Amino acid sequence: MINFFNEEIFHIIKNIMTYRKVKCKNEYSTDKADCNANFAATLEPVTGKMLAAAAPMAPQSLNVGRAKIASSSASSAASSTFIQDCCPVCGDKVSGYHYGLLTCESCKGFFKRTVQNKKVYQCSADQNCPIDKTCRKRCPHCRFQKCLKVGMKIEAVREDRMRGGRNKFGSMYKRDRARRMQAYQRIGLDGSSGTNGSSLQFTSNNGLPHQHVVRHQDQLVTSSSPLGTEKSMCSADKLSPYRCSSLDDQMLLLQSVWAELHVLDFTYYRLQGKLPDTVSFKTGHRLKATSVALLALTEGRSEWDKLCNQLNAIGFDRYDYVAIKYLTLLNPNYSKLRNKALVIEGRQRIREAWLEYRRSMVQDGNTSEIPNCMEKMRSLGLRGEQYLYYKMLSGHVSKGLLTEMLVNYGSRMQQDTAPVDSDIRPKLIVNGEL
DNA sequence: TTTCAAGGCCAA
DNA sequence: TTGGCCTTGAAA
Repeated sequence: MINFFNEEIFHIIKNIMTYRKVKCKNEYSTDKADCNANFAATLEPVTGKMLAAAAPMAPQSLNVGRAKIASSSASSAASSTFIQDCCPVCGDKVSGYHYGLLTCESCKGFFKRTVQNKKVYQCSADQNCPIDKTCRKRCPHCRFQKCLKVGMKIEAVREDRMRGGRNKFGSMYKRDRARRMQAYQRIGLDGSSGTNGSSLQFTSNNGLPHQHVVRHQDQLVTSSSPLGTEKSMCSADKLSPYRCSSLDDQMLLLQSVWAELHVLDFTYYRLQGKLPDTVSFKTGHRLKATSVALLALTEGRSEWDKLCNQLNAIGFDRYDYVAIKYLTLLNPNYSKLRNKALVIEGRQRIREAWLEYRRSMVQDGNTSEIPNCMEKMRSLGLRGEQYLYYKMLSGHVSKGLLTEMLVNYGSRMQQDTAPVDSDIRPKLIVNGEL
C-alpha cells in the first residue's frame, strides 16, 4: 500500500502544500528545492530500497506476507528458517541463537564484550533510548538493558572463555525451535509451499516494487483488479483460509482500510530504521516521508512519534507487522461482506497464530499494548483519509485510484449518516482485545 | 561426522 | 568500539 498510492498521494500532498503556503507560509515546512529538484529521479530507487529493506534475504520478495515453512523436523532447515528473523534487540538480521535467544551477530558481540569486560555504561538521556539497527551504537546502556530485557542471558557468557562446545541452553534452543516451527506453520497455514525459509513473504512480481502490496500473492490485500493485474489474484487460491471468492469482498475490505495499512507500512519501515527522510517520485519530486506517511496530516506527527516509540518498546517485529496487517484487513464487521464466515475464519486463525507467536517469541508475550497501538494507527489513517477527502472535494486531488478510494470513503460516510468527523468503520477492538 | 553456539580476530 | 567472519569443540 505504501507505494500503491505514492504517486497520487504525492500529487495531493503537493497541492495541499501549495495551498497551505498561500494560507500560512510557516505552517507547513516546505522545502521548495526538495519539491522541484532532481526531476530525473525515479520512484523505483526509493521503493526498491524499501522493498529490499523489508526483504533482505529475498530480492524479489517482500517479507510481509505469509510464513513459508521448509521443513518442520530438520533442525538445519529450522536454522535457515530463523535466519530471516529480526533481532529482538535491534531488528537486524538474526544470525543464530546467542546467549539464550535468536539475535544478530552485532548484538551477540556487543553482549559478549559487555559481559566479558564487565562494562558499565551510562545513558545520557532518560534510559529509554530507542534501539534499532541504525542507532544501536548511540547508547550502549540502553542497548545492554534491552538485551537483558528481551532475555539474553549473562550466564551464557563463559567466565573461563572456553571456546567451542555446547552449553546448558542446548535443550532450550531445541524447544524454542520446535515452538517456532509450530507457530510459523500456524501462521503460514500451509507447510508445503515453502522452499527457502520461513520469512513472511509475498512476491513483488514483474520487478515492480511500487505495486508490491497490490500484488500480494496470497491474500485479500490483493487489490490488483483496479490496476489491471488480475493474474496475481489467482494465486490467492493457494492459501485456502485467505481465499476470498468474492472480488467485491476483497475490494470492500481494501477500500475500507487502505489508509490504516498505509500508516502501518510507513510505521513498520520507520521502526526498522529504513524510512528515508524523503520519498522520491517518478516525476523527480521529493517529499518528506513523514508527510507521505500521515497523508499530509501534520497534526498527527507527535502522535505518530509516540506510537512508534510505543511499538519499539514492545519489540514490534515483522511478524507482528504481518499479523496486524491481516487483522486490520480481515474485519468481518462490514455488513456488506458476502462471505463473512470466510473472513471470520481467516481472522480467527491469524489471531490465534499471532498470539501464539507472541507468546513463544517474546519474553513476556506481551500483547496488551498492541490493541491500543492499532487504535492509534487506525485513528491516524482515518483522519488522514478524511483530510484527503475534503481536499478532494475542494479540487486538490487529480483523478486516479486515490480519488476512487476517497469517493468510496464519501459514499460510505453518507450511507452511514454519521457526523463527518466520526469513525465510520466497524470497530476492530472490543474491550481492549483484537 | 556434523552441527552450531561459544570465543577470537581484526579491519573499519 | 563495532560487527562480520573465523576457529573451536562438546553434543547430537
